[in-house]
Amino acid sequence: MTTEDQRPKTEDRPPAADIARLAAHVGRTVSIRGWVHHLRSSGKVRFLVVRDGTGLVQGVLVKGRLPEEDFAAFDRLTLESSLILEGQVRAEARAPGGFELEVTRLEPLHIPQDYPISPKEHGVGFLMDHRHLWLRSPRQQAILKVRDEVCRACRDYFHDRGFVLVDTPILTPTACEGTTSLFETDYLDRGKAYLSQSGQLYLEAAAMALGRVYCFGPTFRAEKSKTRRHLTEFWMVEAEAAFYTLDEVMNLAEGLVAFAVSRVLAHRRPELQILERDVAPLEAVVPPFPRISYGEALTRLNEQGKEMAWGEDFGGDEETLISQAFDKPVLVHRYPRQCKAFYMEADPDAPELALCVDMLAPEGYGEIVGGSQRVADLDVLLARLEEHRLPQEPLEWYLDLRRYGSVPHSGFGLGIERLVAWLCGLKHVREAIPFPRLLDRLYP
RNA sequence: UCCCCGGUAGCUCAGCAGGUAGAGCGGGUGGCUGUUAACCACUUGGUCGGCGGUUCGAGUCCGUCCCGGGGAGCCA
Repeated sequence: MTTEDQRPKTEDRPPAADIARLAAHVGRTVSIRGWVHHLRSSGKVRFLVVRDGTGLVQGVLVKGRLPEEDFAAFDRLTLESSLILEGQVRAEARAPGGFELEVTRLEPLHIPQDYPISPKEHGVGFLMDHRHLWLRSPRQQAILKVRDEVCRACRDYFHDRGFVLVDTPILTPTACEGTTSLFETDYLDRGKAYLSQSGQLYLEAAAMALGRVYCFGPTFRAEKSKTRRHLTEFWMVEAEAAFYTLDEVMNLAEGLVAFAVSRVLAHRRPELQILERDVAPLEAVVPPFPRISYGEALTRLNEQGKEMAWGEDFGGDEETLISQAFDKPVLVHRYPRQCKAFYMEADPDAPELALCVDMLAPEGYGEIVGGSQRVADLDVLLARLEEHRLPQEPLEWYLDLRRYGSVPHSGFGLGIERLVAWLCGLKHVREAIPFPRLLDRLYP
């Protein structure tokens, strides 16, 4: 049993309060636990802005209204000092946020020297080197909260529609397709393993068990892509549904994106404001989204003076041009099979086309969704493997799905960072993930 | 892999035609009883990315390498 005076300081404190919920504590004395975001002094009146992850609040120290020792401690504080404040909450029009804390006690926990990030300007390289600290800035916090909302919206959307979450492996025995470069690693004494570039093939297997399934996890691409739209490690939510056709999967993807946008608008307005994101374009994102075929898209491009031959895939510039004609994401469907993956079903009305779809985000954010109806017939799939010069043996399990009760089925993948970057109005996807992995960046 | 731009103080940058390095911010000291990126005064601060070359003399010109940024290609 501890007696009154032996109890640690933290136990005789007033109740801890989240800064975001100070409105409920006006007139009461609370503890605020956080980090120094800003310091100002005007002699006998001193101000400090404290961050606790839920918000910012200004504390006011007036000489004589708190212990002299605590008042003096202010002078030792530096940016990002951790501390516990006690004080009375009051509404104050002059304070950012509308509330402030009349500080009656100040206990520094740790006082750093030379915190590298100042409120002034920094270059991208410097900030990326200090990503672990950069996350503390209001902007980065806002992005992380929007990302959280997007991820939860995805899970809710699928859960509400009877989709079962199925986790697909990250270590895989082979390349799903021979064309892309994969991260390779030693797998104990069994040779090489590769980091997954997609959960799709495994998800197809799960769809044959559970009907409607989705996965949500990291994917890895070792391509030497150096653009604002590429990461070597990024997160993808992928869905797969037995008996779904291309049209049904387009509806599903459209619904998902619309739902994620609406959830962010409903719950993350303050964060969008911090990011200075114009919400008007987002409010326009309600179904139905425009749908055009690859052929129509090509015609539009040629009309705009962009010479492109039939059969070529669109690059970043083409995607931007196509999407600029619409104020919502646009679904471009039925690309030539020659520029798409081996597992995509051919259009029965035009066998040179694939039953596939890309969703291009507005404002030049590029492809956010890629999906297709999958080849259901074993012989067709075997022929495709041959065309694409892919080995059959490592994919026998995948072929089994066509040997035992094969059904038409479709699915798509959505890139989380591209969606978050678009919603937040970011120039580069690297800010849409807490610790980006890029072509030339693995630290921190 | 290719193209373009850059590397100068802890950070963001300036530095003219080659003549021996500056500002703002930050840090430090002092002042200020309502500040909002506070303000005022003083002060601290540098292997000019590395190596080599041209030159009486190189942050500046040339070569080369390294690093960063932007873009292209690539990217089911």
